[in-house]
Amino acid sequence: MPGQEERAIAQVLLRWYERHRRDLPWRRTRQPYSTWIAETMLQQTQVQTVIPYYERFLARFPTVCALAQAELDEVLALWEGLGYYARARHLHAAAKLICERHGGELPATLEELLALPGIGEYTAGAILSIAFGQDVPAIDANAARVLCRLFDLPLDTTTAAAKRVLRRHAQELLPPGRAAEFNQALMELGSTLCRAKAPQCAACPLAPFCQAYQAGTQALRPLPKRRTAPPLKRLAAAFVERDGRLLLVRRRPEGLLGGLWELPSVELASPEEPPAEALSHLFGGGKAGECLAVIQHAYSHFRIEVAVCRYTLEGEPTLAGGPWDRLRWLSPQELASHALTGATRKTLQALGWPTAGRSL
DNA sequence: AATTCGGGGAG
DNA sequence: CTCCCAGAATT
Repeated sequence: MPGQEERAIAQVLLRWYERHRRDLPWRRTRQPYSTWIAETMLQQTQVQTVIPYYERFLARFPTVCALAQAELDEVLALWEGLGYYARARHLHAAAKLICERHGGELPATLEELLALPGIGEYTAGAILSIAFGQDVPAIDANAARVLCRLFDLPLDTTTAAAKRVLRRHAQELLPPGRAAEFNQALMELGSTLCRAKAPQCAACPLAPFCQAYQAGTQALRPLPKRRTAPPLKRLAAAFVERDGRLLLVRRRPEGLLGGLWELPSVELASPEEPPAEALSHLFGGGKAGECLAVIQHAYSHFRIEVAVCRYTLEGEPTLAGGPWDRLRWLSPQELASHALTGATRKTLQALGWPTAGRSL
């Protein structure tokens, strides 16, 4: 049951929707069949594209059983140009099932709808709320974006975890008995004002409630969808202590992390190469001790996993061709005044080396 | 969890 | 050119 704040948000949103809702063909009826067709056509497809297809389709197939009795070729012909042709095949197959098993009427439960080909979480929610008046959320990409901004949620809305969070928030906001209008209002707001780029917050009725707008983060919500997993680099780093000081090297000013200080490290030739062996190549001498920690760190385009090993050296080390231009032995106090890489800062913290620098 | 499936429109 | 759009099925 919504609290006071939630009720206020829903009320403002519904009032805005009454005044600004676009007059779309599928909004002139709430019959389950036409709702189903419209929602299916609208999957990943913009409103203006769908309108003529929707009208032709409903004129030719006015009922579930009319669709069920048609040849697939004719259904596909009416779909030509809309894309995602599996939608048409699924629609046709589901119509046959509905005509045979449900007497030509769409089922009114989530479980039965999800069992039909081409109907997933969103479409089932849309049919249940719009055609059957049930208090169920229907969250498409537009509604998800609105919710992310309203509650300032740093989520990638395509993940399963994000979908759970968003459904909980939507259910919380949903005014009982008015899910049809509420769900469409959320989507309408997302497609007109709360757009992905350049949201028009000045004109938005929810701006007074919008946590992202208050924080100025609306352009950062939702988070961009993650592409293929960034590659993982495995590194070995040397933890070389001498007289209470730690050996640090400075990365050359040009290039990645230029000018920052870090533990001497080297990329493993293969995941199987022992870190100690890689480090001996780095220094050309000395002796590796135990592994003190394994640190994970992520950059924008790759991740690293660093095996940090104790290491002992005779005399002064040399920088054998690494990407560095300086070398220093630093006390904990001196460390605090040097700019360290994130992975190095993380390593020192994990090992309990006292530094006054920022922790990550 | 990541890919695939189409095509159109905006910037 | 890239990103985005009333997602679902498959691997």
